[in-house]
Amino acid sequence: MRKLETRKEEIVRVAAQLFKEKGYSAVTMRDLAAEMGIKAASLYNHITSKQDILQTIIISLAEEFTEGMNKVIRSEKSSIEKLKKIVQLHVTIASANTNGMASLNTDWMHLEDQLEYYLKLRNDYEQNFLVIIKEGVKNLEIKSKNPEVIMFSMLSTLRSLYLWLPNKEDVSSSDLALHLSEILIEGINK
Amino acid sequence: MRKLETRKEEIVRVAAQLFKEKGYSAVTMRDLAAEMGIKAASLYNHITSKQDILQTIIISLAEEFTEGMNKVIRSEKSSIEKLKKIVQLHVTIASANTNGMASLNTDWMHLEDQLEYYLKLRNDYEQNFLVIIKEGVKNLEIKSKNPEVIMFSMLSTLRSLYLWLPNKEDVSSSDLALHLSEILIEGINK
DNA sequence: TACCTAAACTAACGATTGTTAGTTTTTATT
DNA sequence: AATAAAAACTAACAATCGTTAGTTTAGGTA
Repeated sequence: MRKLETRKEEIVRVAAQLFKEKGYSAVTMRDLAAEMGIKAASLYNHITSKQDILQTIIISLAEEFTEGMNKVIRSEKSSIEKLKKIVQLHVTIASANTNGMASLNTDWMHLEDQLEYYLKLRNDYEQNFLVIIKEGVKNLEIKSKNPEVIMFSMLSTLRSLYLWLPNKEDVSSSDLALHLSEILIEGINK
Repeated sequence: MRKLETRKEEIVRVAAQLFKEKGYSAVTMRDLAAEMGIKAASLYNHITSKQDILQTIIISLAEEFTEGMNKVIRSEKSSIEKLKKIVQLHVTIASANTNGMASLNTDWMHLEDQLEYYLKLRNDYEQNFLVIIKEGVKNLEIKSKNPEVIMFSMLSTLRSLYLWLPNKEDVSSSDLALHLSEILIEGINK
């Protein structure tokens, strides 16, 4: 009999939901405790600080993206295929954790000890993304537009998925990833 | 001799910058006062509350977008041309107010009295956007993908502009708008 | 039954929050 | 120089913040 979710994991999960609704700074430990049905002081039997919760949410997600990107980079595929894999990566992670994605995107600046580490992961991710696009331009797979504008556009859409997925529970993840890839890569005009 | 900027406008401008860096909830009136070189209590000679500042930032921007969208809707242009006008609208507003755009995008939920009004403006904006895309599909101008996915993708990119523009001061607004339109409408693959 | 531990509780702490009241200083106008 | 208005100041308020200390309760194990 494995325990499905530890008490700490439960706290982190509920906290991520509240952080999504109001942001890290606006959520108090008393808010979180009330949502858990306990008193604020009781939270500290499971977590060491409010900051600890934020770190747990953000760093695990950031590392998940880093790991996914590394697999894509190592794969022997065309640049366009790599971009499709990245779309799939974002859809998969965002689908499984819409609440945590909100913290990753909007509350990262409230990280304390781990801020520098997070920024390095994010920067490396963007650099890898950019390299894939530049390779695609060199290979004549991708139009020779400004690669940074292309990355910005794609990444903006992918990073916003968490806002939109909760409204689209009827669409399957793989369908959405395919559809999104088409729009991002082939455009919308006939 | 016209006064270029009232003291209240100056406070709102500085507040928008701080809100962008740390978010509305994490910025204290003492932070803001220090940045202005005065004491917190002195702020209240010019503004009525912290909430007042947030409202001033967000509502004026939301109304600017609404006004721009209404002009686009009333214009007699093809659907693709209307979409290009919307791209231009976002680039123009975001360029002129990158800090305020952060509040509009991430701190709107901290609006109190004006929350409902903001949500109506935003919802109307998205509905108008959607209508333009659906008309384009009917006119055979736009590929018959899911219009909501198209809107989500375009709007995500446009709403993220404020994060990216400060790094690209060398690119002219009109060039960027053209470039972005091409990528969003024609895609990236050869 | 006796015991241990996990997890809750009450009470409180020092710090910080947005804001108000009342006062003084600065600035501009006559 | 006198005056009025604008804008700063000091001091403090009640409320709320994250967190700690010490205690009680509930559940499982010896």
